[in-house]
Amino acid sequence: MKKNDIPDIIISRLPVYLRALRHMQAQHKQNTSSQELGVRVGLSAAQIRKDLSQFGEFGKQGTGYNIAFLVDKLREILRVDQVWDVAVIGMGDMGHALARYQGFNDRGFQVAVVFDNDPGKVGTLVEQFIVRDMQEIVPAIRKSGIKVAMVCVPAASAQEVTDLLVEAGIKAILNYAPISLSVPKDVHVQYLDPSIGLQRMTYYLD
Amino acid sequence: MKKNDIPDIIISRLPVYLRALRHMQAQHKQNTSSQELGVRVGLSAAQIRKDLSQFGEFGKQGTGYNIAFLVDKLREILRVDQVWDVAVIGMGDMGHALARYQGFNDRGFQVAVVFDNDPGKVGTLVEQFIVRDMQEIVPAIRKSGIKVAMVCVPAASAQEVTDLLVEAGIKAILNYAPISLSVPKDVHVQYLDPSIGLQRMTYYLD
DNA sequence: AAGCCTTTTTAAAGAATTGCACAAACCTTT
DNA sequence: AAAGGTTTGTGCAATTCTTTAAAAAGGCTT
Repeated sequence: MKKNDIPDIIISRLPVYLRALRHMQAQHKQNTSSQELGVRVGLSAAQIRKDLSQFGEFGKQGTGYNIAFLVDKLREILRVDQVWDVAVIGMGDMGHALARYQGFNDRGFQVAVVFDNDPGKVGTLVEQFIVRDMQEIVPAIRKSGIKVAMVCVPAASAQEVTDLLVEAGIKAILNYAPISLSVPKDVHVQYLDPSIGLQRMTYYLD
Repeated sequence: MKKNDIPDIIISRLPVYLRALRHMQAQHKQNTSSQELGVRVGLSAAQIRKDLSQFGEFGKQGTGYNIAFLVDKLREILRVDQVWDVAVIGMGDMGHALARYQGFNDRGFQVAVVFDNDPGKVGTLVEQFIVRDMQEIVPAIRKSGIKVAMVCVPAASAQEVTDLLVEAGIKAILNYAPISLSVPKDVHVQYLDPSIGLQRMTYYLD
């Protein structure tokens, strides 16, 4: 039900609100307003109020929002009040960087297992993770119950790897490979191709 | 003029079309249709036709689109028919990965200069780049005329670095730091925080 | 060259999203 | 306890975005 009621575009903004609120929290702020939050994230106050009001009445007239309370609510809505195990596929520079990344701490994720198909890498240690053979992906992920993966393999093998991940029961993929992936409709993909990001800006440069 | 005529959301899809078309090109395909392209990128044929028709009549009825021609047009529209020099700020794992990344080749970008503030890194070689001192950012970038930068520093220093980049004349920032940046309105920012990407998907997982 | 199939282009309709503006509610001050 | 200053939540209007549908155009077959 809720999955259809709330527009995707609203869901996509909530993590940004959450990030800004945690930032305020780190500065020991207690309360904020849609106005202030809007300035921080670059959106209108009205939009933020409307977005939040989809999920309940979290604010108080005259006062605004209690940051700690709103953080809890957003974490709950986004289901990051738990820690999701994540598989990293591909131990090139990018996979390596993600395996070592500390930024998932406190944001609902932790790398649990990493894979590569290079015999020279399989069995070696990256951070605290033993690199596992890509051959084992399907049984290993299936057994672990992991639902979230990050794809950091070359474009040429990304679809192939994705097919294995889908077979293994993965439902959310963060894709660093520069290619559009084809997945069943119950599998979600977010794209982080840096060239796409850059190409979205050059149009506007004089 | 054109900057206001065409909605941002259309511009943001063009790089995805371009990527898919180049993929087809690599497979030696000559022609395609909005239908076929739609399947590849996961959008409706009508939307793709409408998006493309904003810029001219690129297709031929009954036949579809000539891939090489459309690629040229899109590269021209997006202004990636040239190579943009890019500055990378922060030589941690992510900055390192980007400095070595081969995926910018043929997509309109090349890393031209890299910076870090760690005295232990300044002067060392990362790939073919000598790491320059962050102290020199403003004069070095200003002198080079570089307009595009990638920010790979910790969240705590990202705004500070961004302010320097703006002062140096940077107009497009690809931000890997997990924080919303505040910039003048003639400066464009694209965000690539992996946690945000993941948090946009967990909502939908049962 | 007529007929049929395909596919683009585009205008109009429909859907989704955003912005506006105000009542209601809360706090603070006097 | 009243008045004044804030700020939320929300119905409605405005805008933006997407889909539909049909006309036009090209290619292929017979």
